[in-house]
Amino acid sequence: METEERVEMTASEREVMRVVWTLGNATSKDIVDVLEMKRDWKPATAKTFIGRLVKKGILLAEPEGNKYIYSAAISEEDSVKTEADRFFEQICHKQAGRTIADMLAGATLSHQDVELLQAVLDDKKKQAVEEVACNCVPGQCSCSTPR
Amino acid sequence: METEERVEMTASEREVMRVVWTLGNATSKDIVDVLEMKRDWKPATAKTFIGRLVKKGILLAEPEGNKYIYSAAISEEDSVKTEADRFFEQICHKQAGRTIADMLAGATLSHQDVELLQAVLDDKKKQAVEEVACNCVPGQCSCSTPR
DNA sequence: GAAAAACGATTACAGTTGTAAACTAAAGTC
DNA sequence: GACTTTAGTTTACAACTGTAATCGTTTTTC
Repeated sequence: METEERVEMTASEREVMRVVWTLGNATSKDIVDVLEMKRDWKPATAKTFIGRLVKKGILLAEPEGNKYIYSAAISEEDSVKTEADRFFEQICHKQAGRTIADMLAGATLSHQDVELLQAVLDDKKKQAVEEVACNCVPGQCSCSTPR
Repeated sequence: METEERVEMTASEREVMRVVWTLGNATSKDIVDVLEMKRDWKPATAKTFIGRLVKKGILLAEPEGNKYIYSAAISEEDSVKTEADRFFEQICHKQAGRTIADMLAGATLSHQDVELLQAVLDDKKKQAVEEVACNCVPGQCSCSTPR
């Protein structure tokens, strides 16, 4: 397997990617228009982020006449998963369950979502452990500091 | 209610806070030691982050002799929740369920976690909607672009 | 075909972040 | 009490970010 290193993206860059993910193929105008609307960005601002994303290899630029047609080099799903991983790396594994429960409690879900979640949870039930192992260094988590 | 504006914290600053959250009260030495170990930071580096956190009001510094005893101005739970909110703001509400399911699938859970999650999910079942409303601007989400 | 519009590339520039050395003052050590 | 260690403060400095103006070319549009 290749060492696919994690693609880092800032929140602003993600705004650009969301347009591209949505449209599949986008021109700079598509991107500029959406973000001028949503974020009140000047065209030059959106262009800066487009340029940075292309340089990072996250956004692909296919020449089309004298313009470019932009498309995403990574899927939104993968990107969101990477972001979620980054999030969970910042907390103790022991807290993951409780944290996901909080997220769940705060989300609006459809019947379909609930079904999917129930299925995943049923599966987890089978694999549940007695106690989740703490992955923190001493001093960064109370697990290892028994009261 | 007061306009409690969201406290921003970088990943490095969070490393410092984790030590403080764990110990409750910490000296700079406690913090320096843990992070020299975990992140190989020079003492000066940890001190920089301590200083920035105090300036931001996230870390409280109580004078104790000629030193300070540091403590957290916000709880880890609240901080994690804020971080989770920030995360979900970056994706369409419609994707929240599926995303949480992915997180769930990737987590290691204890029987207790599973129980808690089941309880929350049961509650969600009662409130599940037919279809979650999309919260995106046109062009940033396929929901509004009916095939 | 001249003027205007559009697009990408270059440059700008302040604020944030990561990483740390240097400096200062107090505290502990022989 | 002189010397060393420790804690906090100041300064440094490059990379990354957000926000954009400007410049150089094409492409449209009268």
